[in-house]
Amino acid sequence: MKLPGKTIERLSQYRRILLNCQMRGKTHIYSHELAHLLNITAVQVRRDIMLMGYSSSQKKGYDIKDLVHVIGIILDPKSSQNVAVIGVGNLGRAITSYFKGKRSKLNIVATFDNDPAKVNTVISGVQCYPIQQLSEMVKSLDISIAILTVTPDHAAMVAESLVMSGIKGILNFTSVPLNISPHVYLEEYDMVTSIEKVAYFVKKNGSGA
Amino acid sequence: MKLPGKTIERLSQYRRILLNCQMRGKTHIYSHELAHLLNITAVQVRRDIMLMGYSSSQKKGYDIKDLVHVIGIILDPKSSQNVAVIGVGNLGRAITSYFKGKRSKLNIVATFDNDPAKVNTVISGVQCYPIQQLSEMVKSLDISIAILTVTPDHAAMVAESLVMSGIKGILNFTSVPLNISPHVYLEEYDMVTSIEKVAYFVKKNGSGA
DNA sequence: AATATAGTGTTATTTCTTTAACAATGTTTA
DNA sequence: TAAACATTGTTAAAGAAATAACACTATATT
Repeated sequence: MKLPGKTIERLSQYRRILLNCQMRGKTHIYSHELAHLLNITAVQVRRDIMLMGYSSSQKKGYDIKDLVHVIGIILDPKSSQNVAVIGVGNLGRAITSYFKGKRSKLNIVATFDNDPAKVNTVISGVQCYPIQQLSEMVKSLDISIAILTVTPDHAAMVAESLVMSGIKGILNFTSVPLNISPHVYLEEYDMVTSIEKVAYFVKKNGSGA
Repeated sequence: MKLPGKTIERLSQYRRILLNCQMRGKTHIYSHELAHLLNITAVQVRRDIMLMGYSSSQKKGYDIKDLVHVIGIILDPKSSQNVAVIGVGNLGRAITSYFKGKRSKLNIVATFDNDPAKVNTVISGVQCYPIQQLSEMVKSLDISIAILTVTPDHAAMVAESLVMSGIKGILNFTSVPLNISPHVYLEEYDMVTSIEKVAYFVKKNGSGA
């Protein structure tokens, strides 16, 4: 089964919303309710659910427990996957502390930094290793995903080292576009770009200026 | 002129790359060079440049100085726009310190938090105000863009308060999808979703499992 | 029980984005 | 100078994503 990237993104968000509803005692949800919570259309919700191959069998909305389960089958790896955060600046810390414990099948098992003052510290229960041990630890801890939050000048080098070590996917938060083997899945996100995009569209509507 | 959102995102990235090249003494650049640096195709670069309405007049590549200038005309507001970061956690600090001074026309002029210990501290030269003064300061400092990095439980309330205060755009980093007036431009980004997406596509290629 | 209602599942259409194709043009080389 | 080449600008086609249209069905209503 091969789902579109955009659908995958939404599945992740559906699940968060659904877990939240579940915690508040809700057991069923209509497509339009879920849509409203995410600012999207009910059709899109139903279509995504269809693409997963799930059917509700009820006219009283989707069973939340079922949906969460099915999304899990799609999104979650069969066995746990280990994740590392490279670069323990503010962003690295934010991600580590925010993500830690959120997903049972995705574990942040290590952070890395080149600052001796940070090495061997523990953030949200995750230990920081010296960047020199990156390759070694990726292999020994069986880390398959890396989140890159180092400074721009180190980005390319660290990425290369990650690829060499056999990493499977990289989420790159540095401002440096990476040029790596197509066998490694790469997702890039740039905050400055997002801010500039907002500024652009604000300007367009712009009562201002 | 109305450019596609994806083109806007790339313009922001072109500019960063171009400034970088410029700093290293380069004066001209071919479409395929720029493309390579961003892992995209040369056609896309040329098409984006065409959409901006710019022509190179030369066969020795684009004049970098010109390109940077033209991108600035598209992306930058005519007069400076003021930006606020709401929520001074690790993420808020990361964004503030990272962005401060990067763009002359986009200034982070204030941060806000509800923790008294953080109020009145200064991060990268930006002062932190109590969240209670949000509305007041948005107006008095003429803040048009807000970057939301508060905890999930405060997100909706703060967003509403921002909209009330006349904010023009919000970049939402909380995990809570916002449901606000369509007159306010809203851009959302969720790190957990990105990580799950990487995990999904890693799994697909997966030699592992 | 027949009818109306409200929700789902699916196909078709439209819209947006990327990629391909190619004409036009300046540059280099023989 | 003429031929080959490389690069740009633009139009056309393909692909991906969102939206609309609508058939179907369980539930509620009279």
